[in-house]
Amino acid sequence: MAPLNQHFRILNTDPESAARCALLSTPHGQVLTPAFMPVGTQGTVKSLTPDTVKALGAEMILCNTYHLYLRPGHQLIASLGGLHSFMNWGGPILTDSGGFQVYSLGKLRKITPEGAIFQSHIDGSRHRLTPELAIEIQEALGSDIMMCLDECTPYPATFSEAEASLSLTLSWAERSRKARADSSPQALYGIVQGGMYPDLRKRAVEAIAAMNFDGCALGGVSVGEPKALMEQIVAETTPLLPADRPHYLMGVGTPEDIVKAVDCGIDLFDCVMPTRCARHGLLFTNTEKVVIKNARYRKDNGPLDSECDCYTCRNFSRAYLRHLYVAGEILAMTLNTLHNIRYYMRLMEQIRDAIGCGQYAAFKSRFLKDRQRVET
RNA sequence: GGAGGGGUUCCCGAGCGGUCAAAGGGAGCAGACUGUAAAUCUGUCGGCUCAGCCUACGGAGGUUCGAACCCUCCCCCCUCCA
Repeated sequence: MAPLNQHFRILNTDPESAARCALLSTPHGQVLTPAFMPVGTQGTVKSLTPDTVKALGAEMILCNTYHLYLRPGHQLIASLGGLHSFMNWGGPILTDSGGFQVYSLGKLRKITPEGAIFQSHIDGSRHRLTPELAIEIQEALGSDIMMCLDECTPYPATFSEAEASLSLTLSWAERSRKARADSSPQALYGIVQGGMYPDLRKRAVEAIAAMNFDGCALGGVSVGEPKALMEQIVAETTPLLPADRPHYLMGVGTPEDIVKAVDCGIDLFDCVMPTRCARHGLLFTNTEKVVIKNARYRKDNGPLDSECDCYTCRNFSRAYLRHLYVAGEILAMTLNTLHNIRYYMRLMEQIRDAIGCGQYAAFKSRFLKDRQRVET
């Protein structure tokens, strides 16, 4: 394991909650947390250049082991100098292990104790993804943070299903730990599963903590369960996590989800929401839910979000953005994604500022109240 | 001038005696999206006082219990021949 004090250093903690600011150090630079990682599954944050992603304030992005393994292949990427060089992203990269694909590609996959057997969604060919192979791929890619292969427990799951799934994830975690090269500069995070059962979550945290990973992730959340249940699981599980390691809530979430989870001590987030929703025409602002294709914006000459400092908001009207979207123009995706990512980045900046000055509770309640107004 | 083919709900386009407010696209309108099989998917899509009624398949008549579908005339459009 990389020495902990070098990977994660807490800068300050909020007096009234578990929220904290920290500095995450990786071979490709540092990341201030709480941080949101834009998702770049296939080695690209869809529709944006890496320059733009960086300029928007993103310090670390997420890429996907399974997808890059299938296409173009990790060995090819390694032979071309690694993922950073291949995609021209100089900052830190976290690679998801493919565990989520074990879940999302459910119909194309079979799970055995050894690993997951996938049928490629691209050409139907069969592949066996084991914890060891997931590490090998991530080492070939050269990501800064690797994730253990896990089984993302579906919802709903009975206790015994969740328990069986958890023990598989834990055994895979142990194998991942052993598979990783001793001298590796790449961090490795374990993943806490356990479904919606607090007892299993507790057991998972204890086991993962005992394996001494560089960071602890909470997985298997926002898989279709009621929102209140997710919040409950996060609230009950986070206090059990080792305080001196980064806490990563995988696949979450909406701005509200993030603000609430930071309160529980989560440091890292990733989610397709800002990028996917942007491509589908849903744009985030603090004052209004903007579905840019709606007819009401046809003649709206105002900026998308007057509070936002992004290129889209500074230069284009809602009427133009609607036109681009409705016309199916490729620029719509770029401008929309650019804004949504900037919205998330500004949110994280505000979160870190609020923690920095010990005002997180006030920030949180004000933010949630504002968002409630937006939704209604 | 002659010979064919055709006019269907916003558009394209099926239907060719009843089960037709009329397939299927498109456009329009709205919704969903949480470790990306997603520039995707879903709903809606004549009107109303909405388990019913009204208005609709170029126009006018006719046949029939019943017509978008059959017959007659008229009006347009397209192709070929002169």
